[in-house]
Amino acid sequence: MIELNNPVIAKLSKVVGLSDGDNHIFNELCKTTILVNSRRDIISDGSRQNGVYLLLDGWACRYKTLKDGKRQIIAILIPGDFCNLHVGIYDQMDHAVGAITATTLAYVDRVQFDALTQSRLAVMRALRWTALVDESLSRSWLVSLGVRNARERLAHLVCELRERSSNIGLVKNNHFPMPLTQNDLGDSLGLTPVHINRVVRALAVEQLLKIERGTVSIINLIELRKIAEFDNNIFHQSLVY
Amino acid sequence: MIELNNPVIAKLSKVVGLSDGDNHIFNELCKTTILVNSRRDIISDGSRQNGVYLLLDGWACRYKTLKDGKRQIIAILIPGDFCNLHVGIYDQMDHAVGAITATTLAYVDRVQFDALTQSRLAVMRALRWTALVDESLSRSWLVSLGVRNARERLAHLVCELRERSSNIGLVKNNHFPMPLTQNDLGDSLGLTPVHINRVVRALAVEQLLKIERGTVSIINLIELRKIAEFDNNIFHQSLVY
DNA sequence: CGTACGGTTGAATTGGTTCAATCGGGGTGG
DNA sequence: CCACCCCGATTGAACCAATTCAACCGTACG
Repeated sequence: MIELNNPVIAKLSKVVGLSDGDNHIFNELCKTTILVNSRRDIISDGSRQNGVYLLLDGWACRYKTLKDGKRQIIAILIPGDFCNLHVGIYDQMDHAVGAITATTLAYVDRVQFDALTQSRLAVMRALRWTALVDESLSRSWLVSLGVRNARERLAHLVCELRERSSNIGLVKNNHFPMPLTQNDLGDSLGLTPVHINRVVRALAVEQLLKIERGTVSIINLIELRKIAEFDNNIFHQSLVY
Repeated sequence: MIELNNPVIAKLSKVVGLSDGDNHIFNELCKTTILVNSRRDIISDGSRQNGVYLLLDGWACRYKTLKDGKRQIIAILIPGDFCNLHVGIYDQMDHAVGAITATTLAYVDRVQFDALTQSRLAVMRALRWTALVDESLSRSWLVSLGVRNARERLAHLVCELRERSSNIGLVKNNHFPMPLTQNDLGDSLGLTPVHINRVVRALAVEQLLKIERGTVSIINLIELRKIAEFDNNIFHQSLVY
């Protein structure tokens, strides 16, 4: 059971006002935890799910694989992200969720999940908000894959991951952990690992960022955001209510 | 005011059980209609919205434009699709919605929308379902842009549009209206209109499909689905409840 | 009857892939 | 403690799918 430093609370309270009572709900959700080894599926494609998984520690990704083995990563999941919030409307997965590093997850049965979350309006809204932000990120990935070149795509992804890591307190002095391999980056950005390598090197030479031993060092954020045409509005950190 | 052949009802009742009372709600939503000319924005990027738009007639698209003018279409909207279901959680658009043809839209103020839809559980679930299917489609677009070649992308898009058109009763003898220009197709699939042209021609020569004067004729659906690795599960037509 | 827009085609170019080889470091077994 | 191994990163060279540039066609429409 995790009570302190719950990453969901960190992430959500940044934008949505949460009372102690709301926080209590999120801590209740994290009572049962599960460990998954790195490079294993947390939820496999096509499976039917009866509960909600919430990532508490480690990195994961949503992905789909084609018959010929080509894999497209659809989203990167970091602590505080839900793996399958749609449970309850439909249950069959249209994609897989895989652990990138070893991960710790909270698991809550669907019925219990609904009972807990529906008891508080702020919690329901917070969940709806995260789901909508995920959609927004998905749209920005589409733009990257559709109209940005390799350099711009990588810059955009790094800006996104930096911002999200920052929201859960994982950015220190412009460094943050980023356990994706160049192969993972390729599968995320629709590029080959070979080309990812060349772009990473080029960005390092240009003194924009460095990636080494699983950590990213941002050297020139301003310029990176310019290259990526990065717009913070995709995170929707100003709300209506 | 539109009462008969409401496309939202056609689309939703295909999967979600809707009573007469539920249908009544959807018809209420369509009381106020708005016309938008072709190639005009229905909702512009960055704008703040206070009501929900529902496409009743014509085609539209979600899109984002980069500073250099490159446009990425994020989703195609056909009758029965909502333009901005997220209103109420956040209001500022992170993308635009543009009319492709002349369109008829229903407009409902946010407060009224919530009042109407929240009165019936089936309606709320149906709305949540469409939102989740939209997300699923967005994921399948991401896969297309990431790992499919031009031929596969086009085949996939055509299969998707055929299925969705079919759900609102617009497919007749393997023909359906499809008012996207080759430029629109390019902006949807992350390809140039020139290359779209070549691929369209090639698929016609191979007796797979024909596109002429705004209608698609599917000649060999089986083969098209094979090329695209098209999986009907992305529509989530089997539900939990 | 001109004009504008969408579709069509050819030729040259290019961003990214493919294939192949090498490097380097962390973990493991003897 | 060291040799080995494996995985991920790195680099070069040849290749190709899609782009770019440019011209031309057909037709709908004011």
